[in-house]
Amino acid sequence: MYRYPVTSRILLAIDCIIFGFDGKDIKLLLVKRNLEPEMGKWSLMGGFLREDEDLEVGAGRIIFYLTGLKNIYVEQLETFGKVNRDPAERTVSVVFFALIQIDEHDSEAVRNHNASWISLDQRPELIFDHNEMVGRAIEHLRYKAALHPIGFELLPELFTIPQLQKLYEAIYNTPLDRRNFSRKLLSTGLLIDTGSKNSNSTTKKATLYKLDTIRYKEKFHAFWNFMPDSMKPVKI
Amino acid sequence: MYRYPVTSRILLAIDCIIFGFDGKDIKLLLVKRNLEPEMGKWSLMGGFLREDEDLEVGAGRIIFYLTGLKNIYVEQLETFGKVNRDPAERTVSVVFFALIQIDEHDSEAVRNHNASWISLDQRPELIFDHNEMVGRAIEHLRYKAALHPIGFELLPELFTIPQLQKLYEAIYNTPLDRRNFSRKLLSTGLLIDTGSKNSNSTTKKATLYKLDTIRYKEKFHAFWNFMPDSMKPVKI
DNA sequence: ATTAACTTATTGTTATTAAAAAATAAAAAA
DNA sequence: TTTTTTATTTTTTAATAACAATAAGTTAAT
Repeated sequence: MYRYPVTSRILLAIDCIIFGFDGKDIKLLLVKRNLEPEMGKWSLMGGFLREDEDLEVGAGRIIFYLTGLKNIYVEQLETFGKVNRDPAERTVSVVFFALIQIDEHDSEAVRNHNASWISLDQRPELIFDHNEMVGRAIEHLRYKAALHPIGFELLPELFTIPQLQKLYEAIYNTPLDRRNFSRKLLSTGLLIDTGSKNSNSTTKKATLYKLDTIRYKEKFHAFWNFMPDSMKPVKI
Repeated sequence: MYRYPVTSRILLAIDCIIFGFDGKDIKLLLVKRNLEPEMGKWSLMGGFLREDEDLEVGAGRIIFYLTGLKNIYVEQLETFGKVNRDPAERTVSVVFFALIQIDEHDSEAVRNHNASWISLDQRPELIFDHNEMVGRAIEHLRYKAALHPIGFELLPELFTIPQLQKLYEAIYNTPLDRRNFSRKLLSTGLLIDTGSKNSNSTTKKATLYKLDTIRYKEKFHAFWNFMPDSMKPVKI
C-alpha cells in the first residue's frame, strides 16, 4: 500500500457543542476538563478521533458517552485549526453542533463527567478557542432556526405552542407576537393536536402538540422563512 | 511541554473548490492529479496542511499556487473524514470554497498545473469523495447566494445588470424576471453607476456598475432574501 | 360564588412589502 | 425598418407584519 511521503501527521480532536432548552433559557452542556493541560477548567465536551471511526461516529460516541443519548440532531459546524490553539501540541478540532431534549438525557452520565447545563448568558470562560466555537454555534443556531424548523429538536415530544414561542424568543432574545406566531406555525401543517392538555399549569392549560414527523422530514430542507425578516440575525 | 498520550495522528489535507463564471456558465477549476494514488485522474486542487500554518493559510497557499491570486473570497465548507476516503492512508480533508473572477487569474499557473475550467454540467468523475465535495459546494453556493450578496465575487470589477442576472440564472439554473431583478438589485444600494457602457455589445449597450464596497461589507452578513422564495434551493 | 388576574386561543383589520406581469421606450446594428 | 437588448414605470395580486378585539380556561383571593 502506498503511503504519502509527508512527515507531519496531526492530532485530530472532536469537540461537541450541545444545546438544550429548559423552557426558559437556552443552555449549553459544559464539562470540567479532566486532563492536562488546563485540567479543572470549563470546556466543551471533546475527545480524539479514533483511527477506525468516521467523524460523525466520533461525535456520536462522545455525545453518547456524556449524555447516554443516541439518534439526536447533530451536524458538523466548522473545523478549528489555528497553529497554537492547543498549547500541548498541534491539534485540529472538528466541531459538532447538537440539539437535545434536555429532560431526556441521562443525568447520571452527565454528573459522572462533571458536566453542567449552563445558560448561555452565564457561561464561564472556556479553554483554548472554545469560546469562539460557542460564539459560532450560537450564530449558527440563529441562522438555521430562521430557515429550517430546527426548534423542535430542543423540545420534548409533546409540547405546546407557547413553549415553542418561548424557545424562539430565547434563541433570538426578542419577544414575538403570539397571534402571528401561532397562525404561522399551524399553517405549516407540521403540528398534530394530541387532544390532551398541558397539566402543570396554574392558568388555562395549553394544547399539547406533537410533530408530524413525515411532513417534518419533507419540509426540513425547504427554506422556511419562519422568523420575520426584522428578527433575522445580523451576523452569520 | 505536555504531549497527549494518544497514538493516532492523522494526515490532514486541504481541498479547494474554486468556482468561476465565464458570463454564461458556472465553472469549476479542476486539476489532473500528479501523485499516486489515482495519478492522472481529475480531482480538486489540494495539498497537505503544514505543521506551521493555519487552515485558511493553507487554503490560501494552495489557491495562490494554482491561480496566482490572493485576497479572494474563501470560506471553509466542511471537513470530510470517512475512514477509507483515501485508499493510500487515513486522511481527513478540510474543504474550502473559493469564488474567483475567472478573467483575473494567472492562466499560466493554471496551465502549469494541468488545470482546466470545466462547466458544472460537464464535470468528469473525480477521485475519492471529491464528487460529494463538489455537490455540497454547489448546494452551499445556492444557499448562500440566496441570502448574501455573494455573486459579485464571481464578476469582474465592472459589470452590468444583465451580466449579474445571467450569473444568478446560472447558479439556480432557472430564468429570472429581468424587471423585478433589476428593481430589487438597485434598491439594495450596493451598485454604483460608473457612467460608462459595456462596449462589446451588438445591441443597446448596458450600463457598467461597480460595487459600493463600503455598503457591501455592511450588508454582507445581513440576510438578503435576494432570490424569490420560489427560487430558493430545496436542499442545503 | 363571585371576581380578579393571568394565560391560552382565535378571528379580523390595516398597512406594508414583495412578486408577477403589462406597457413603453430607447439604443444599436443588420 | 426590423430585430434584439436594455431600461424604467405601472398595475395587479398575494403574502406578511402589526395590532385590535374577543372569548374561554384555570386558579387564588375576596
